[in-house]
Amino acid sequence: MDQVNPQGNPMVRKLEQSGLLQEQDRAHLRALCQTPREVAAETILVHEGDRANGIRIMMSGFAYRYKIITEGRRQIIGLLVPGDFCDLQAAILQKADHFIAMLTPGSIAYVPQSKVDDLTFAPSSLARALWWSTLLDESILRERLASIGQRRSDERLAHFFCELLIRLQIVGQADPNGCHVPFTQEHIADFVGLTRVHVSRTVKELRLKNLLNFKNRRLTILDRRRLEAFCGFDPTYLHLMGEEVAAMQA
Amino acid sequence: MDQVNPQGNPMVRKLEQSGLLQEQDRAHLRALCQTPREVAAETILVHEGDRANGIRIMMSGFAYRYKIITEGRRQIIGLLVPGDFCDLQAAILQKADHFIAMLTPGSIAYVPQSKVDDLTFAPSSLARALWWSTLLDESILRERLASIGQRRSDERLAHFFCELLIRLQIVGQADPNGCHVPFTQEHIADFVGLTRVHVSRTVKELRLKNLLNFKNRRLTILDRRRLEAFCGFDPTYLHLMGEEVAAMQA
DNA sequence: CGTACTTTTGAAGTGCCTCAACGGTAGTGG
DNA sequence: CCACTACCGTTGAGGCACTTCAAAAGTACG
Repeated sequence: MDQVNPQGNPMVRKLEQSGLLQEQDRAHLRALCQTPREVAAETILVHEGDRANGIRIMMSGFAYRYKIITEGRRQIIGLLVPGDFCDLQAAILQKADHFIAMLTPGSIAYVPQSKVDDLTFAPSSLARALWWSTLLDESILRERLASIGQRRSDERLAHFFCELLIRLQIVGQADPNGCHVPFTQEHIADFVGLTRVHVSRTVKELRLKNLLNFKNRRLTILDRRRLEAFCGFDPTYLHLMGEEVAAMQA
Repeated sequence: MDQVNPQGNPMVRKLEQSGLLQEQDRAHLRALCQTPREVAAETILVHEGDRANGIRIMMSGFAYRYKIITEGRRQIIGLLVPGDFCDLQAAILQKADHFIAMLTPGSIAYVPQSKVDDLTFAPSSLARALWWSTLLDESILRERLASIGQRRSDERLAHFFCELLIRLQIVGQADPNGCHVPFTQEHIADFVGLTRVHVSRTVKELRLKNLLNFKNRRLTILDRRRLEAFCGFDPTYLHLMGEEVAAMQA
């Protein structure tokens, strides 16, 4: 694996993007994440229906949220990357409404429920950054909803790869034109609302169109502009700061 | 139309569900919503790309969020009912990432940007209720994502009607077994990711199965339990309080 | 009472799914 | 190093759910 935290605390790194963090917030965050616990791939971090019980923070590795609709039908709701909260929702809504499972091995920091109020309801720039982070997650959800509802399978998959690459770049887990993809094609299928088989066919189709290459869990994008144009990818919904956007284009 | 605000300030009514409001919060909210502005149906309240500019609150009528994917492809992201914030996201993320349009005529209260910080970052039970409200919206989005990604058209539509009925009941715009639906079938199609034509056919199919009746914008549900079982509707994701749930079942 | 919009219906096409089998790749133990 | 196993990805054939296009019927509104 690459370095786990190429640039220090991943949560600081993530919230830095809000442009709201102050020095005391960084210290506060670092203090919260001091003793992460190692977890294996496929570990279920949160069960649907769990009552609120502190907050978990992704320190390294990847995880994903999902819902089970009926036996055999599962929708992956979102990807969790280092620096993400797992269950801020559950802490405030009292009850988890979906599952969270590790995708890769990783490490998780734990903030007890008693400290949650300090984080979220103190009149601090940190609370503001957490609002920002929550609303960003919601924005990503909206874009994904539109994608599943309206895009064809090829555009949908292309859009998925575009978002994945940017999000992994932000956390330093990708290089300029590609990344290691922590998903199997079956995960991807559950993510974009297609079948495993059709994902395989569609990836092939995108490769034949020279839009991207995806082999052995390695994604390579040849011409990013063309891929983004193909699927109508507009990163506005990721609410990146100017510098980040510039870095992406480079 | 029915009474616009059957039980006073709709925002108070909505946030009451969080179980977190205190008397000073109710007064605070009422003060914020004092002079709503009347708006016509189809008015666009927020444009994608708009810079943050205060917050709008639905006082009466209905609105909807949507994204345009390409010319002619639109996804409706969510329904706004009285008491909902329109653009809390935009106020904190700085920029609107989707459109909001009125579905019916209604009235909108406006909170200037200068007062937003008081609302969201004061260490108050109100700020806590707003967090709750935001996370609830996110929970609804997740459920909808799963629905569009995994359910067949008949289940998806049935689920849509189940959610619609409950949400309208909460704001006092429905009776126990039915409601006036503010959408055209074309809106519904854009909401659930199907075509207008297929929505029409699917509604017919649900009627033939005696699951519901939907004619002239009037939804009637004959056997709620059977409809909910049919589509796997589980209201957990709406995070209703005990009393609300009980009222629904009655 | 005519006009515009919404809903319904039919017929034909297609995108994605299902089922089933084969091929690749990685890990394990002999 | 090869054989074995398990999982993942690929390919083919056939079916069905949903779409598209087009036109008629129903409904709302001045």
